Amino acid sequence: MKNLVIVESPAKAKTIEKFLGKDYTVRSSYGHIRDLAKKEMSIDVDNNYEPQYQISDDKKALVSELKKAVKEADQVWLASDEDREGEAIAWHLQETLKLDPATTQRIVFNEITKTAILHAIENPRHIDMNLVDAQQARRVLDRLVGYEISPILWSKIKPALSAGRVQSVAVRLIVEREEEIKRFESKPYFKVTAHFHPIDSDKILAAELNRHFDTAAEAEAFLKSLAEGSGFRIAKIENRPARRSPAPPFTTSTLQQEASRKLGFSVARTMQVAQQLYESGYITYMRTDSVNLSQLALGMAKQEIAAQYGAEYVKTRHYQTKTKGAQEAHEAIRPTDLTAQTINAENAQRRLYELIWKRTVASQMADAEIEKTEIEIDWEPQSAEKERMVFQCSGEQVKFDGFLKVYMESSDEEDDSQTVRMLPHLPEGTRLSLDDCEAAQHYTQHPPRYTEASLVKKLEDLGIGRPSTYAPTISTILKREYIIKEDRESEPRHCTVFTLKGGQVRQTERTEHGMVEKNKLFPTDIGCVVNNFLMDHFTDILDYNFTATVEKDFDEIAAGKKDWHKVINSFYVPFHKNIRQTQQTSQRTTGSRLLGVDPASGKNVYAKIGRYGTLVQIGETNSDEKPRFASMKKGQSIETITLEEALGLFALPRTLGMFEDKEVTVSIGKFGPYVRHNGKFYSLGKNDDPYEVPLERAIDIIRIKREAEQQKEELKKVYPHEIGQQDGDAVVANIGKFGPYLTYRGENYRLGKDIDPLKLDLGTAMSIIDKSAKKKSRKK
DNA sequence: CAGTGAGCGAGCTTCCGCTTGACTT
Repeated sequence: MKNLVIVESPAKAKTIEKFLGKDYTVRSSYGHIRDLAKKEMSIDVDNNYEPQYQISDDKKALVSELKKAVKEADQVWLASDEDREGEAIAWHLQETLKLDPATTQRIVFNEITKTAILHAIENPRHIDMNLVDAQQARRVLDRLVGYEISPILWSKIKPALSAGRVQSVAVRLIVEREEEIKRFESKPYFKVTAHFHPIDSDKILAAELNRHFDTAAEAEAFLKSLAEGSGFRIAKIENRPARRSPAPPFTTSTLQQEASRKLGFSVARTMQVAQQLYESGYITYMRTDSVNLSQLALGMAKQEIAAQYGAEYVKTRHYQTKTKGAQEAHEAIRPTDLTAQTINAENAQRRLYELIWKRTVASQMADAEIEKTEIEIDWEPQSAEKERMVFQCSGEQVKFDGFLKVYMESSDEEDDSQTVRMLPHLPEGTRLSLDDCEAAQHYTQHPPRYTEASLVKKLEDLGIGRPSTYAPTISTILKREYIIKEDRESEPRHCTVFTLKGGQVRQTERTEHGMVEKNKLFPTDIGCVVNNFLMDHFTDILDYNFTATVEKDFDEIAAGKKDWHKVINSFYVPFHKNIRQTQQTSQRTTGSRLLGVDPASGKNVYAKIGRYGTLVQIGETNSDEKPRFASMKKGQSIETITLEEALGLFALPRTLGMFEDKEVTVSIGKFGPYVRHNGKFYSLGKNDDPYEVPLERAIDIIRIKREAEQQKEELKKVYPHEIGQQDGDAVVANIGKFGPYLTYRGENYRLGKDIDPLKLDLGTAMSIIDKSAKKKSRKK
């Protein structure tokens, strides 16, 4: 062995090893190998912000392996990604593995092809310390912000909370959207639609009036005037050619958005499935901010499109990224082999793959050519309005489908009632008759709440976060309970509808179903209180432009124009002063709200945040008499809980009655709601409400648990069950947490659910053991 | 293993960005 190449990802290592041949060994660093110690700040603030790095726990074994590999190599090549983090990874490797900077080669390639890699080997360089320093500044800043603000939240609001440059802005977006929705005043309006047909044919034109009415009176008056209208005709036809272009190839963020819209995947699921596709070699790297395709991919796409759809469908396109702060260390996400339109894999993988295939191929296809048609219909007599009223219908005809043959990007807009349709060919001046007309009441809609994917898009637009952190950021703010993801349905609304048919105007009433919002992000009480606190005291860090501003500094450090210590110092001095001041002067914040007076005791009732979550309280905190407390239920919030609901929470523990001459009580404990009987505890089911559950159900729960325990006792009598001896060792069947299994020579083998281990003979048992033993060794 | 919330004070919690482990019975 002569050469050791170190890359970041093991899947990449495998591919590259094939290109480089026998003289090269390729190993992976699995990302960063060193970081600031987790436990403490690990930045020497008084000593020029010197970072104290240590090898991450899960990398210790790897580092010793790499050290061994270095010893055996004549030449080491550091081939981590070509961006800030990649450069830092290379530097940490150089430091940790004690490589000589003078002889160690740094190489980069942003596509994994033989030519690109050989080209990289021929053009090595040394580590760019400016770029490394930019990363150190980024790392140190994030640590300072996160580790100095979080403890303030622990003392002023609640333990174990967190704040950070990225997560706190994500929470702010969701809180502010909710406030916007709360402020939004939904207004009713009347939309007028009608059906016409030409006098001498049975073609139908569906049209909409070019204005809305604010009141029922106006709508009704309009329909009455229309009943007397005559001379309906096509006043104007406008045909306009239009083109539509395909969307660029997928980045992490756009893949997450489309998989959410088209496949209903959460952001985390998309990344998990994409990782599987990547490891199986089906797609290129899935954490990328680049829309660039390699020459190889462009060639493949051209060939594939020409072969499948014809040469007129080919259009080679080079896309430019518009994303703020993009580092473009990788290609866009694309299939490694574009001739494979689908793959033989499990459902989720296949569907995500097909989506990636379509998007990639479409991105290299011709524009769609469309003819748009607008028709205006007028009539006599028109009232003396300032604005001329007309009915409009619009249609589209695809002249050349181009990329639409393969793929169309979805949008987040939920209201696409304006479905585009083809219009019949009719000349201008065609006389029409009015079949019917409807003026229906609608309500203006509040702005939509964020989904995981639309939040990612917003963060990306602001230049906040990176492809590798979008999914983890969402799970962090969910875990902290700053936000929740759920479905909510808005209240159904009452709508008045006027219809005109056969010269008669009729009024009917309809109920418009509530809009269902699926998998939307809502702020919690904690999220709102923390956000308000941070907005009050750390305005600059919560600023939507904070990241963009510091990124400019990092760029200047990378360009060698600024010293990273100075950049951090000018941030830290005022920041830390603010930290000290906030710690000393700001009040403890509980988001407390007075709900009213408890009629039983005459004391005040409050809703607020406590050390363990939201609670309601009867009585004053600072009085001689200790107040009474009760936790809120899931779904209740400080803002919306009523006095009655709050008082209802004090109903626990409830005594339900007697069973076997002992009291049965219900309450909520550390591990959730439970029934207590004769000194024993029985957990309530998922659908049982401790405030409502009747005695009969509680007794059922007790009986079910007793039966289960008895069954367990029975099993204990039979198991472990020796099936027989094989070559002098026992084959034993047992039942564990995950079902029945066999033990033989210290190894466990899972059994199928439908197998009764008691009826298993030794021969069948051994064949099961042999089969899964083979699988195990293959895995190793 | 079946609360807590006040107050005392011990010790705990926390960031963002790179990457994939796992043993599963």
